[in-house]
Amino acid sequence: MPDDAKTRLLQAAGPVFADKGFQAATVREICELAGVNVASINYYFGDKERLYVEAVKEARRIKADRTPFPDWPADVAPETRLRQFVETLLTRLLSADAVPWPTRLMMREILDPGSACKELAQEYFRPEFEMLLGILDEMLPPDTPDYRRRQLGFSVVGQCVFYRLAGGVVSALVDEEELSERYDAEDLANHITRFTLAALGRTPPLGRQPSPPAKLRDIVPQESEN
Amino acid sequence: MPDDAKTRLLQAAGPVFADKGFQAATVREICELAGVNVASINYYFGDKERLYVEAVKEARRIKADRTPFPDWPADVAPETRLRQFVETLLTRLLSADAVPWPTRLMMREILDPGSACKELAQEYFRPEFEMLLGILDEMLPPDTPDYRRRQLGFSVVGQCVFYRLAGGVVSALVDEEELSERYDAEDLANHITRFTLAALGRTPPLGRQPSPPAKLRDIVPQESEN
DNA sequence: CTTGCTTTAAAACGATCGTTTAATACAATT
DNA sequence: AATTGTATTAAACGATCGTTTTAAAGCAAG
Repeated sequence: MPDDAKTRLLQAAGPVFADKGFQAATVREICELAGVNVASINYYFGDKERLYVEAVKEARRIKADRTPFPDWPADVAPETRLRQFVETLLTRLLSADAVPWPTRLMMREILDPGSACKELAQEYFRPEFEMLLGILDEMLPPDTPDYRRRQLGFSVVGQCVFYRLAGGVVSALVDEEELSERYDAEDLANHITRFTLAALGRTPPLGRQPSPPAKLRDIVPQESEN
Repeated sequence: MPDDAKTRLLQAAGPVFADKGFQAATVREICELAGVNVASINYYFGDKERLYVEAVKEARRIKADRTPFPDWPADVAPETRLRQFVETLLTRLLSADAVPWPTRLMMREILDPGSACKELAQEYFRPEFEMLLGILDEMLPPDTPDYRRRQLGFSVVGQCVFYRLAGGVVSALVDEEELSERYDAEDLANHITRFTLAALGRTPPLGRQPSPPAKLRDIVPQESEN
């Protein structure tokens, strides 16, 4: 027999908590899904909340194992690394339909920080956020203040997590065929990377260059090449 | 002058639902806060869920009244309008500590679409999203496909809502003084607007200029790469 | 004052929650 | 074989949930 009752319980708890949240999830549903008695939760974990904490920790572990960030060789261009970082993050976030529950559970914990899981979420996100800042650093002027680097990192992350956190709104604002055609991880990674690189000046800007009726700007053509 | 029991109930329900969510909020707490009997909810609204729907609707109404988007005169530059749009959105989102509950309640509904409130949220957000797209349109090339305009709009909105949806993570990743100093609505609006305008080419790019252009990589074969 | 209707009040209902209890089955140790 | 400790079970416990019941209080109109 591969799994004992305790691990079966832990495996069953993750999806249920991810689906319904801590309050709405019931111990009876989890136990039934795990095929164990209702008393087992209290026997193995003490109470429902401790099981929840363990489930969040396991979600973190699973997500870190699956879709790990590549450790690039030192000579990879920052543009490429940014692109891969964004796509990895988006793949994690948008895989909710296929392999959902660890991501969903962690998202719940982010939005509604409960118990002692807030610091846990921090310790999980900080190293990856620092990795992103390291990538951006190579493209920023050396005198960029730290708070501005972080705000820039949040701009990148914010564009990504938006599609998960507010996915309901997105799918309500775009029709279904465009949604299935243009909003997978790869396309969104293309867009976000291009948007970010354009803001950093590593790529031609996305807007129209000439602003003919602009009277507030000088007409002197100081922009000349691209 | 003294509100009747029904409106007192509605006013009390909003903050409680916003704080605890639908499941965790109890009718007894709401009734005690409103100073009415527990049976009043069922008398006036039928059941708890119908009261919740009404609370969400009222939150939407309050939020639309407060902090409305300005209707600009026709000759205002799109840069200015974008800046004001972003700051208005951020002010709504980040006022959670001061005037919190309608925003918080709607955020809950976005993240965890319950009942028939999804379409309601859509009808609330669509016109304002279209307003944003109208602003961006003036700065985009005329041949920009529609799906790309929307993705760009989501990039702007995503940067903004991130600070509310993932505010717990943000406050865990930056120390307290930087948080209170650099993360108010005005500073964030500055950053996001600058970031977006730079991506569109309306503003000098944020990155370091002197560096081998990315295009060279495609032309000249670089040294060993995987 | 009575009538008819709306509103408020207290109490209890049935359901379900998380948790505990007490008894049993099993395996290893003495 | 007896004992010890762990694992598992069915059942019940107490608390709390949303909801319903029942009845009384308020109140305008006849």
